[in-house]
Amino acid sequence: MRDVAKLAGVSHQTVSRVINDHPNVRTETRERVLAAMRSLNYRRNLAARTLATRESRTLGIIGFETTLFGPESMLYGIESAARAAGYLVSVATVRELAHHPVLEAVDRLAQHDVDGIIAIAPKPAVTTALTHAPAGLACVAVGGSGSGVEPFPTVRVDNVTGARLATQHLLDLGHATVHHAAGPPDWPEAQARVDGWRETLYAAGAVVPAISPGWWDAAAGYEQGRRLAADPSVTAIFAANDRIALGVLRALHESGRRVPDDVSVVGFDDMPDSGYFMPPLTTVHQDFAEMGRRALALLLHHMARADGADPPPNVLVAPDLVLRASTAPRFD
Amino acid sequence: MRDVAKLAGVSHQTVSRVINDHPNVRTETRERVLAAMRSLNYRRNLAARTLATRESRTLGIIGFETTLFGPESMLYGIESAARAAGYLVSVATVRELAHHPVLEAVDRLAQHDVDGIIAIAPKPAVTTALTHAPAGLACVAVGGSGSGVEPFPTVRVDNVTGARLATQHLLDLGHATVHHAAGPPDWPEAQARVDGWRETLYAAGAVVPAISPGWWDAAAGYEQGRRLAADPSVTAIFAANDRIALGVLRALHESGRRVPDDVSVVGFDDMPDSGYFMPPLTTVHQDFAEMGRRALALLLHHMARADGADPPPNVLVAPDLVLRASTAPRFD
DNA sequence: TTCGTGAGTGTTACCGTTCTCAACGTGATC
DNA sequence: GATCACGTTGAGAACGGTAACACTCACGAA
Repeated sequence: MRDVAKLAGVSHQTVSRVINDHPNVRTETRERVLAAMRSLNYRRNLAARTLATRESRTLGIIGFETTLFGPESMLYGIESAARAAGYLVSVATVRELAHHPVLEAVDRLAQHDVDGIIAIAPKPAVTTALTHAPAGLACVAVGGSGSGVEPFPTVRVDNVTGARLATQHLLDLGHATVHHAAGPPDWPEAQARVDGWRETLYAAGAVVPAISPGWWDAAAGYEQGRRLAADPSVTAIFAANDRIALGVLRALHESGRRVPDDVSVVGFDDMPDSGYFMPPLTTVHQDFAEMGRRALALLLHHMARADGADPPPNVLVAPDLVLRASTAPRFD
Repeated sequence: MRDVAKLAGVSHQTVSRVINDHPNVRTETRERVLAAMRSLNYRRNLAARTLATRESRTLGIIGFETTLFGPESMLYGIESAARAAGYLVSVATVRELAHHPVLEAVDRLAQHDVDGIIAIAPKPAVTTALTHAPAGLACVAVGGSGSGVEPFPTVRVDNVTGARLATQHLLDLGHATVHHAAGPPDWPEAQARVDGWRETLYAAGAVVPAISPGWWDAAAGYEQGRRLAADPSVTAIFAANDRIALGVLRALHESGRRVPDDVSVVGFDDMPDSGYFMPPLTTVHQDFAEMGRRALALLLHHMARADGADPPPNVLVAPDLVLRASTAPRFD
């Protein structure tokens, strides 16, 4: 910077003003400085800037160290939006969604002076850990099923509505009731899907079948599917996500139950290839990239008014049903 | 830091020595400093450290802004290894695998003083762009099918061997020849799989069927599958990846060709749920997380000996065949 | 004429580290 | 007993920016 100043015949401060688009610089001077910067191929040193301003133009993301579809796709939504806003994105992953590992991740990001944090927070442990983040560090939680009283903004998909959509769709097709291949019971999102499903059945006066705990992958779905396939009265299944649905589909196939002729199946997520399952899966679509963008917008807004006393907004993203070929009417 | 020094009754320099594990500090002094640090809850300011040392303890990753399975999983391998080595990971994604966007990403990372870059480089444009990175910035490319003369280390899976494994497996089962549902022709990895496939057929004296250009997803696989299903002589198909295989599977099913009874199918990647396709997919497994770790190790090594005149290592990871239920013997 | 005002610019201090080098024991060596 | 090496410590100057403030000048109002 000193060299640029010398070459342009101005003080380093004027150079600083130019790079920061300060208004009070004569056009002619600005041009001279810009020319000097170009000819010296000058790039501002962000570390020095960070040191002086305590602002790094870097955002932190806390993710879960497992290849779950949702979180992955959100990363890209966040990153591209962050780039547009002039921020770089750093990621810290946690091996386990527990208090301590998350705190550690926050600490690591804080040491690197991130200006704000977006946490993929599917379990409450993450959210509570986040409340212990250093004061003044803006946080946004995305995912999970918040209590509504978080001290920071959240973005979530409306899982209850999504589950309701799926269940009602099956009911409308004439199924007496709908069985559920659930996710892990200690994940609020899985629980919210159970709730939406149960409520809908209850409202329709349908029997509410028992559920058993699962996980998010096809292996778990397969187990659930075997259990359900063993029961000849099962004609409709709502799976907690598409991967589970894949396992269910296979279990049904193995026991000779045709989909959708004998049993209808609905998933959740609308993963890229679920339209090519056998049969193509009817599912509840959620736009993860969009959620990432929303989270980022919220974070930037939160950072801008750090002392904002207004209650933190809780964005609820509406999912919608994608009709494909895994569901069919039932006439009994 | 000044406060810590004052509390411990030493100079700031001694505090610095303590945090950097400098040997020449009396044990008693060190203890006193550590105690002071603890009681003041001191954290070193990394921005200041970066400014002084030109070392940020941050690594950059250049990724492709699309949810392809491979790159995703690598990120986690890289991140957790980086964390263990005391580095934070920043990501810069590119919307398009072309020269200019990649250079822009490099620039963005360089501005933030990353100590090194790992680029997910499935296409040569990324690699060549990388050669224009600022001198002294260590780079590692992972993926693609390098020319072998890159000025920096690379990590790649041995696609040719993988394809050979798949093709030979089908040949060994008694199939007269093997058809290929190819990926995008301008991706070296897809091309290498074509090469391995073709070589194997050639070596076995089998007919080499024509291929048509595709993409990496199930939709493209479905198209390929329809084309292949129309030809009654097709009894074995090697798909360039698992998602393509999924589409192929469905196309075959739709045209009444049973898998594996009528047609055998092999995939590539071993995605998490491919064991639950219908039927469970025999595929070529590659360990993306491990590749990420290897890439990181290479990068750290490369950074340590920045002036290393020794030729950059090109790590080739061996894939292996996972046998499941989508292939069967053929007796003609 | 005098003064205030605001645009344009420069001066100096400061952000929190590490680096360089000098200084101060202390014990071993001659 | 002087010298020397070495372990231990401290003082001051970087590192490359930004913030705060002072200064100059031109212009319009009193």
